[in-house]
Amino acid sequence: MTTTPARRLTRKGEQTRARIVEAAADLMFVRGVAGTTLDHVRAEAGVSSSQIYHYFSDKDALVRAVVAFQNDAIVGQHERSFATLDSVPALRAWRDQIVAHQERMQCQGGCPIAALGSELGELDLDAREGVAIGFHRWQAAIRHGFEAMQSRGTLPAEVDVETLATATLAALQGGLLLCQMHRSTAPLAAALDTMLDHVESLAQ
Amino acid sequence: MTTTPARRLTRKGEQTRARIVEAAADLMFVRGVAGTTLDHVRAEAGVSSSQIYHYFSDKDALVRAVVAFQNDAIVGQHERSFATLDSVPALRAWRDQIVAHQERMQCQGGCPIAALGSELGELDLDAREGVAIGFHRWQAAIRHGFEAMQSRGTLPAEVDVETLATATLAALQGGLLLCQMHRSTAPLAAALDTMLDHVESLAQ
DNA sequence: CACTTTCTGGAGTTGCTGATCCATTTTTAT
DNA sequence: ATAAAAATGGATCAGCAACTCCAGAAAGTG
Repeated sequence: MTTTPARRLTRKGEQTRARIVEAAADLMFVRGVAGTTLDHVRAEAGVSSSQIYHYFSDKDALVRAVVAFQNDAIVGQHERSFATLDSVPALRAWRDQIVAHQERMQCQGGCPIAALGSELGELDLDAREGVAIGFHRWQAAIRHGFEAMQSRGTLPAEVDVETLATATLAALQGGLLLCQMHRSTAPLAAALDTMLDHVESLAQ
Repeated sequence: MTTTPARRLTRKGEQTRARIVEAAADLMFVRGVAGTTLDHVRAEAGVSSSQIYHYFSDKDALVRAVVAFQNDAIVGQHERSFATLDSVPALRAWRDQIVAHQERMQCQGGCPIAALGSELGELDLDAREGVAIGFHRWQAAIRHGFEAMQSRGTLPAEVDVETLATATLAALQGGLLLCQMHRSTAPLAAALDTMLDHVESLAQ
């Protein structure tokens, strides 16, 4: 993932740049990357066309910024959640929160990071690596939760928390995809419940 | 999912139509739907531009045909696999087959159906419904395998095979996504292994 | 206050892509 | 055989979207 060339930004410039990234993130979540034109972004962010090119060399650079933005937004949130997640009931509450959120969203859009990764996976190397970084952070956050359970003695020390965390993230992502396609939270709930049942069975 | 208007096709016409759909499916798997132009399809299928519009009213109609094609190709294959899958070792073999296939593909592309669904989910209602149909067939195929295990007494009758099959498909899809993003089969193996461990723990 | 750098507005331009049209050939049906 | 329907070739069009350019305003810097 190539970083944006260091560029001196004034406070106003930072705000404008942030406004562009947020607008692009929102639009790309709903309409996809290819379905979002820079003119849409221009209108949504309330900027002029040249401003976008002042802050980003091209559309790909903007997409990279959007990936980083969503990583911080989504994964950051889960990192905060898992900082205190160290018991099975807490995991069940985490599951409820996710299902409730999808319910509110009417099962639309799925996971913003997965959507970006899936659309750009084979087209934009930088974007794919950015998404991989996000997923890695996400998996680590979940793993920390399981490690906390091991520290408290809730989970046996011999459990492979690395594998378990990866499987949990996979269940979440697969569940979100089925949720989006079927416009129902049932498959998401099934995926997470089954995974947490498994964790609970290990926790005896 | 709206069906293609019944149209009288000669044998030659059917072949040409099939050639177009296959070429489009291949290209869209690699470059995505938006990244695949009808001119790419034209060249790959070795047809003239008017032929595409002779068989499909527009690009969306072609995409719908591609979704149906991938449903038959991918899900059809898994349906055949699960027709004889009625034990935990058989499930492990199924897992090995999937992991080996991704290894051969160098973890590129992920699941073709999921890729279509993810890109078109919020943009093309018909495409989303087509993908949902494919996932439903897929889940049913897996469920039939679990039901066969129940018939043989391998799996207790009180196990909710509906939920278990959905969770298994979710684990597969989530695993494939992580596999594609990380360019490694490890997360796919972790997701499937954990799910099959769970099935085995129920199978005692 | 000078002077540089950053930021902004908006009118182009260029290339591509989905879609159309029509003439011609091939196949089917009576 | 002959008319009708289907299939094909290829030129062309129209719109759109990424990107460019330049002039001028605002903001920092010494």
